[in-house]
Amino acid sequence: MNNAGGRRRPPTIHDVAREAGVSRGTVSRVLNGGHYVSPAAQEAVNAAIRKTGYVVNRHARSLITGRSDSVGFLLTEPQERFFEDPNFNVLLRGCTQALAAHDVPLLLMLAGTEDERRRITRYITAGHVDGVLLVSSRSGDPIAEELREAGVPLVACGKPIGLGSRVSYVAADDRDGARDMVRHLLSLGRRRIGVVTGPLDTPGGVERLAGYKEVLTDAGVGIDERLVVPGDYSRLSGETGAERLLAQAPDIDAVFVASDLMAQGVLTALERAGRRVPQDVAVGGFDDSPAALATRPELTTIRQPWDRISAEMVRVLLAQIGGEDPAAVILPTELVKRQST
Amino acid sequence: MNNAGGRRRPPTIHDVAREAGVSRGTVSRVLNGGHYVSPAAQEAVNAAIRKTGYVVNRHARSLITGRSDSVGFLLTEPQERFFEDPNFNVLLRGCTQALAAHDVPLLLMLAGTEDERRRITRYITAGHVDGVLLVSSRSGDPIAEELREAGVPLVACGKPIGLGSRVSYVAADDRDGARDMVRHLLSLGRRRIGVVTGPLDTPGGVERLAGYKEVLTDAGVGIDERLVVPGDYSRLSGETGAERLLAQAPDIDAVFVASDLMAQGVLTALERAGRRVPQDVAVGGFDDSPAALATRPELTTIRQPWDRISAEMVRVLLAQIGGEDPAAVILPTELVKRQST
DNA sequence: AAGCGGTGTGTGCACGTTCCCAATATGCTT
DNA sequence: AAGCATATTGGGAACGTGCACACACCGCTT
Repeated sequence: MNNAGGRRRPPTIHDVAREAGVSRGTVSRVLNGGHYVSPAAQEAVNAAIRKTGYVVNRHARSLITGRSDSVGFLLTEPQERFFEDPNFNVLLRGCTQALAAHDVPLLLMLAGTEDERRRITRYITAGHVDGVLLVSSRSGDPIAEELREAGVPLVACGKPIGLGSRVSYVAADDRDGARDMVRHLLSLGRRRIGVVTGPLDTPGGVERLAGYKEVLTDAGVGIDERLVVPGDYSRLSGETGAERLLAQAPDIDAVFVASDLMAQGVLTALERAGRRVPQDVAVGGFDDSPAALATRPELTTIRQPWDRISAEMVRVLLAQIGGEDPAAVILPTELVKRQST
Repeated sequence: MNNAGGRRRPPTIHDVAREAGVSRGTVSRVLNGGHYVSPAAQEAVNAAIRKTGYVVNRHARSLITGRSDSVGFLLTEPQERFFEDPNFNVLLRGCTQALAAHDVPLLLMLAGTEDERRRITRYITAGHVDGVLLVSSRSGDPIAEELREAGVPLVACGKPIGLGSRVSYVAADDRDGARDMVRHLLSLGRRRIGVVTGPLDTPGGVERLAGYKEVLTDAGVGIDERLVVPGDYSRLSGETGAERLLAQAPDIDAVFVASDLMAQGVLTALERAGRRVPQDVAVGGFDDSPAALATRPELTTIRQPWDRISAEMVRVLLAQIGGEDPAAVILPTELVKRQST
């Protein structure tokens, strides 16, 4: 078996057929579901496959079927933010594993420069992948629109802004998660609840803010615009956001922060200002990233079901490749209570 | 051009040939280097390619050439650690981009379960990728050995333990980085320098410890085994490691920690014990991960050139696929001085 | 004038697979 | 007994490309 250095020619379907004493067609039928094959032939073919160590040549198969049996995982800008985001890693890992279970390889595609965008678009529209898992924060991402128009099966992570309705997506219920958190803060007796929002050109940022406003309005507390401060999910923007909040409304007794990373920054700023957490100011995050456990006090936050999100993305994409219609899936979040509230 | 919903049959090399008024062979020659093609024909073909929007069918090409023009990025266990490690993300991103510049897609392969290992090994040895970028911490990884025996071009990240010499690798100069850090601590007047090691079944862990011992021995300070405590690169192991260190040698005035993540834990433990950093105890990390900037005080650390590592891994792998011999590349590290020393 | 090396071009074949169709065998109905 | 639907099998064709080969042309030497 050992063949140090050189690679030998792998066995083909022809070798298997000869070994099993049947024709290529029969072997092919066994490989693809086993319909219209007698049990005896089936058994002989399987034995021959085991004996020869045959593995199907995907290139030859793709050439005739027109499918590639592979899927692209497309990350548009900004890559830095995503790669530093632990949730992104969970998502990438989950998608890879879910696809592996279906024997579908995942191609990682990073569209940073304009040159890369063009190359990737060409690659995809040329049919070298059957579908695309899309992670993008930009509203109305041009590459997504292009793929959609080309008829490439597409599943986005999070609700895409400004893309036609014919694109699938899987998202956590951001609005409901925000509602849960703000309700939780209200239940602790807090009434001056600030918010550091996410980027408002992303659906997540918009929805989380909407949930915040909804609950406060419904509870009769009302919205004080001095309590609303913009952020961009980065740690630093949390820090400056909290500083602004303290300046505009020194009497805050709670902050709902739209991401754990920003919440880290908020905690830093509060500590510097001499506010105790949670006694003086309660802090609620969003994401349940590992960062939430690294802070002191540990962060109360909203857990997004990233493992389920990745699994659903793969499921929806494979279904769409199989000819089904685009679908939208919204998954529930969960309040994780720790020490910061 | 718009073809809402359905995907049309892409143009083939035949279409281009007809459009340009030449034969398939001429188009193929233009595509692969353009040797033995007249300038006139070259121009006509390029125009036809632009007009038709032709993209080569990689499946058909692979079928005849035997190459796949794609590369696997293989991560063996433990996946959790790697995916949480920011350096891994930089590595993955760097490799993807470097490969993209060569128009080579990257397939992400995660070998977690035994089932996945088998599937991936089959996939690779069947020739569905031309080579593999390997990230593995395990000594004598069975999957790596199997690939090496099958003659698959292989480039490891970090020096692999117990693999034959016929495997390429790219690594930072761990030993020299450790030497730099310990010399730096000595230059600050510290003499009771503890160390929290990395896992000693990894070359990085071994080398960093070796650098530590080397400098202390050469400086005439000598090795006190109570100052050497094992860790596994995780934040928690840094915390417990520092506690053990404080118990075994309460008079330490510095700690060299073999990873930034562990250094985070060390800082936590020191703070709890009431030791000031850097006044009472100087702390040096390793990696220069984003974590190094998140600590208070910010961490002095050793920067590994991850961007160059990924670029070199890709370069060496492509060279090896092109027929060159395996190579080992060692890249220099850099001391980054911040507040913790 | 014939031969020669280099350049440029077209054509048949092969790569390994799936799909389609024909051919045969089997069982059941009329 | 003939007819028909169903199960099972084999073989030709096609997918789109690169490669080897044959051929034509040119300018130069012998």
